[in-house]
Amino acid sequence: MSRPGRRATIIDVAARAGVSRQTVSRAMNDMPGISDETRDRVMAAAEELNYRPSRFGRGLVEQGPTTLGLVVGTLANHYFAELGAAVVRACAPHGWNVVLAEGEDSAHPEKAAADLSRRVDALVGYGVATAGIRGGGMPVVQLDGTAEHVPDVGVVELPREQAMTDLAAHLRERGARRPVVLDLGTDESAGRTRALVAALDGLVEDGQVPVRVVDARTGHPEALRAILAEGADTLVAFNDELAVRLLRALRRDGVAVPGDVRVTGVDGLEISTLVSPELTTLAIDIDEVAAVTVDLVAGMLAGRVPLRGEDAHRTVPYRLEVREST
Amino acid sequence: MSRPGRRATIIDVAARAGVSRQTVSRAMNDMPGISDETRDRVMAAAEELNYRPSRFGRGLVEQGPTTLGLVVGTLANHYFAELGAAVVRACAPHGWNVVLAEGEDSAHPEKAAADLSRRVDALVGYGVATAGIRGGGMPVVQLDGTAEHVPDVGVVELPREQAMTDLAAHLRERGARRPVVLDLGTDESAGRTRALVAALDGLVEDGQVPVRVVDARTGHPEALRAILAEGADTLVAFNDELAVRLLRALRRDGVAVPGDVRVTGVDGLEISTLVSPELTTLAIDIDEVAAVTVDLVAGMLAGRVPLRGEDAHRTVPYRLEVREST
DNA sequence: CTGAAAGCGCTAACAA
DNA sequence: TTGTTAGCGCTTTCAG
Repeated sequence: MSRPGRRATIIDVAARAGVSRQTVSRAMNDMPGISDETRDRVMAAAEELNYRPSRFGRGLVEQGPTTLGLVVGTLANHYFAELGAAVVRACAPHGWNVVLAEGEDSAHPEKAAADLSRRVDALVGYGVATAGIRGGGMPVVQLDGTAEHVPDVGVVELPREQAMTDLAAHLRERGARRPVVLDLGTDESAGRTRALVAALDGLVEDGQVPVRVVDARTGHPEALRAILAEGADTLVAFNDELAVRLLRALRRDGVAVPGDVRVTGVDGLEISTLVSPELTTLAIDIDEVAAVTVDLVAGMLAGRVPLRGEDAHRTVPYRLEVREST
Repeated sequence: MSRPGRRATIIDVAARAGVSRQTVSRAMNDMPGISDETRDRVMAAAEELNYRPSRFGRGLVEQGPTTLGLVVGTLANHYFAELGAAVVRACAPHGWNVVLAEGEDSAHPEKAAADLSRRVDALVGYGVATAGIRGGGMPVVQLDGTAEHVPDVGVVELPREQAMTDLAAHLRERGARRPVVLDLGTDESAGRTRALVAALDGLVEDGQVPVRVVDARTGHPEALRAILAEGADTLVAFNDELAVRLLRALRRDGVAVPGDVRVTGVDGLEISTLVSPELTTLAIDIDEVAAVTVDLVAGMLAGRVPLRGEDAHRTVPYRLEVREST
């Protein structure tokens, strides 16, 4: 190609094929008004140069669709994967594209989000701080954000307080007296774990609800046995992923649920209804979260909704879903 | 804004703030060499006009990262959702962005894929025909494609023959004699179902392996009871999603697995290890599928690999994963 | 600190 | 059937 190391452009192809840029465009886009012979020559030249049209040049003149960027902590977490799917679905009626990115694997999650913010028309983050992003007029929405984010970005808050209170009442009614909160030991899990401990505080006679850290992927069978040996009668897992793994570990050890010990999760993933026993959990309608978020973004893009402040604040609450595991 | 109905551009903002376009650029991008006063004035003008920089104009001059488009049938299927997550992960080391799209919900799946193909640097399709796309030099890869696609696009083939043969042998050894294949009744499921029937043919004494259509989301308890009443001793589900729902329905009816009936799935989703009994399935390493696919695309983009033909053909086989449900 | 000029790669509209 | 012209919106480079 004309400039080695650089990607071939329409000009390189035109030169090689001995035609004008416009003729190359006609050939590449299968447009009428070009002879077969010329087309073949152009296509051959394009192939030789490994030419691909730039989507930017094309988008500039064609006015491509709105693109929404979604940054989540890690797609290894099914909750984020389901959210991604829900957001894609919610964007489809608008004709928007969705760029999905993980914050966690990159060295600087905030950097990943900031980078992406320059390539999209709007940015949604969950489990990644978006508040610091200088969007330059671009809609930025923090999912699972709190009041403190409101001055900087749009916020969709997912309050769990009421559901946690309901959970505590439910567990009390079921006779639970020695709950243990199982944490993943990550930075993000800290806040939710604190909230769970606070909500369950009324259940225990003396002292505080203990917190134990277990492995996210295995549920850490040994740690689990130690916890049960200490007399725990209820395992309150940080999320459903962990809870279903705990259920598996308990099953393998022959521990009855909810007979010997109760188990609860958080998130309301579909999987919580497919395991045995079906899991009691704090659930949220992820399609509603996605719909509310996309609607908020749409309002911002249209200029109907401000980019920050109380008017850019939405709420979708968790609710208690009682099933077999308690 | 200057041209009503049209999105504001940097020129509109510059005019409104009484500065040059470059000064607007400096303000929007937080660059040095601009007075606070001017910056504020520009930002105010931008906000009033609901101005957002065009990602195309920006990308044109900045040479944005490679963007890969992934079109799947429907993200409601966990298999596709996990694939999406795996592809995002596999693209991260390259610094590529991923645009995720569903083909199924749009009226014309092929149209959705063709549209997306104009907005990305490479396209990967699964459960959606990509063969007809005139990529114009753009890498197009058909996932779960077959030899017939090879002349048109890159292909990652996911052969199930050997695994199905192994499954038949395994079931025979376990004493299965009356298998039933459970289909979803969709167009896409037909091929796999035929293959399952053929592979299991040797198990039955006389006649053919029967096929029954059941509901994807519920497993259709009534249909299931009828099937068992007919004497089926093995339920070969079209995929894991269906299989775990069958397990739930059987559990609720008090049918023992594998005691009363055996159950198998296809896909090897994580959920197949979390249910009880754990599911025997034809599994594939979805991270490997993603890695092979992304590597193929990378080769095409670099010009090392042709866009079609046998050299653009990869294979990742399914394998039999025997667990508790058989 | 601010502005003018150039050019990124492409396609639509018009001219030949 | 082919070529020419004129932008699309933005940032970079260079002048002031």
